[in-house]
Amino acid sequence: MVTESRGDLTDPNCPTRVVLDRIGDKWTVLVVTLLADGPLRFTRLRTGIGGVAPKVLTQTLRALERDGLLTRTVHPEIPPKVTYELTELGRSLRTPITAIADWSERNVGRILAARAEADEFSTARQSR
Amino acid sequence: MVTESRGDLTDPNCPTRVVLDRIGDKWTVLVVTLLADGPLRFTRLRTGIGGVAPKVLTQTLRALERDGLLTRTVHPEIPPKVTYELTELGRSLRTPITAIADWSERNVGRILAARAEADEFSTARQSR
DNA sequence: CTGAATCCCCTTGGATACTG
DNA sequence: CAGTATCCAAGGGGATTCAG
Repeated sequence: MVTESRGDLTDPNCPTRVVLDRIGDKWTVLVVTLLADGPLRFTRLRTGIGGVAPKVLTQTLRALERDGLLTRTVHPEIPPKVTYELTELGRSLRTPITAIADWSERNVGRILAARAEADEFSTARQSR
Repeated sequence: MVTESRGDLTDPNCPTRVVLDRIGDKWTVLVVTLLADGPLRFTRLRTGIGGVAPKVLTQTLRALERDGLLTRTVHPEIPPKVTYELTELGRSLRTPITAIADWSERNVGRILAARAEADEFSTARQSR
């Protein structure tokens, strides 16, 4: 039995920590988003993302499968065909992802502006 | 001028990518949550988190400051006193964080269950 | 008290080549 | 087509020590 430690972000078993560790990596959100409209094949995901090493994509997909967020289906054909599809749980994950995306699109400008200003300032300081 | 590339998660400049890179790290969400109720001092954050190396906490705080999510105020006193406080932007970040936390608390059980089952299965395979 | 300075490790991610 | 097998680089994070 796993303690879920509701409000305690200090605990590494904190639910939010677990989920952030999952969606915080480089490709997970992208994969979930691509699969939102229906199942896709490995190569389709690969080209849809652009610039992912096959090893890394496999890692990402296996991790998502392990956590019950998608299913991997092998179709016994020649040539091989494998499709990935979000589970109900995986589809529900789009809700918080959308929340992040919404906030991001509205506020990323401010973040980038602040960042640019801070960088400019430190650069200015260095040059005098 | 920075292109924001609204819907294109493929682009590394994608807003969602930028924000995930920020909140996806180990301590940012925790810091923002701790600061939700008002400004805190360095040591208070440190003990409030538990087990963060000072270097890492400093890194996290500086990164948040750089992105305009919090302010760092040095009070000219002996002994030194420095307080960290969320900006308006930083406070607004709590919205998507809450969305993640809500989803997590409701569904982390399923994730952990799926994970445990998958691990058990692979263990069983190895032992035969 | 608030960090800066060092040193170190491990994980994540990538490039490339190969296979059933 | 859908991966696996290797090798490798970068950096995020940590432990510890020291300083203003």
